[in-house]
Amino acid sequence: MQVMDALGDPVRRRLVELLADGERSAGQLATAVGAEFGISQPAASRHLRVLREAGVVDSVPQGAVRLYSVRPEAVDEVEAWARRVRRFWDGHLDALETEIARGARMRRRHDDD
Amino acid sequence: MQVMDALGDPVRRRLVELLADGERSAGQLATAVGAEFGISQPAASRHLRVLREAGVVDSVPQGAVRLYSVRPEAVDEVEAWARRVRRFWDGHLDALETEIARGARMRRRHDDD
DNA sequence: TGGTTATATAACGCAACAGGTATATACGGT
DNA sequence: ACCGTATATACCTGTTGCGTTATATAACCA
Repeated sequence: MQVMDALGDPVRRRLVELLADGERSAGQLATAVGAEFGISQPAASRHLRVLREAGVVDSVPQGAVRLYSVRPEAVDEVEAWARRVRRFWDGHLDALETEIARGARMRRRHDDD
Repeated sequence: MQVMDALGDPVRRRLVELLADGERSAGQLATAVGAEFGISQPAASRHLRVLREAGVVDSVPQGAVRLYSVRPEAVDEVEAWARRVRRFWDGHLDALETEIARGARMRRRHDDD
């Protein structure tokens, strides 16, 4: 999953979080993460490129500015992955499970869900 | 979020996926990802260490074997992050939003959820 | 206790990555 | 056309990270 690969970086995650509030220009984003992480405009620009190439964000030239936005499908992918891993706890524990596994899980589980 | 940092790697994500089916020994995991990614036992072991230190997995010595399992909280964190980014589309688009932003979003959105 | 299996660590090389400065490119205004 | 702003790219460098082989540590078994 290209998406999660790209999101394995604090700066890039922050960029996506900023975009969660709506579209922002590359400049606004660069300023924001620049301030928070102390990185330069080119550095921010390259993070945006990574996100773009991973399909996490979209960008549209708007005059002299370039507007970035999050691609909903990307967020869905992340959520779907988490859910896929999570399915385990949501009941349906068929075959494969060993007694030991079950026992340990019982020992561990008394919260969540 | 330490968790997503650790998950920014295909091998580690695969390990977590394998653990989604229940607990597995370090050996089983090493064999599996070893076969799939062509990496050695020590390599797998180090990936497990990263996951452990990031709080993504737990490990318990079970005799000569060490059993690994996914920590539900870690998966929750991922899901929560995705949801947090996602909140944007689920209605509530107050201020900040420009007409342009709204337009672009409309253009883009016709699927999801 | 000696051997075997399971897992982790050590030491090291190499490739990928992120960051910086300098610069190119594109657009808008005047 | 020219200048200033916005954004991206080039190029170089330092660091990080992953992989490998060799080895240590620990448990189980005969």
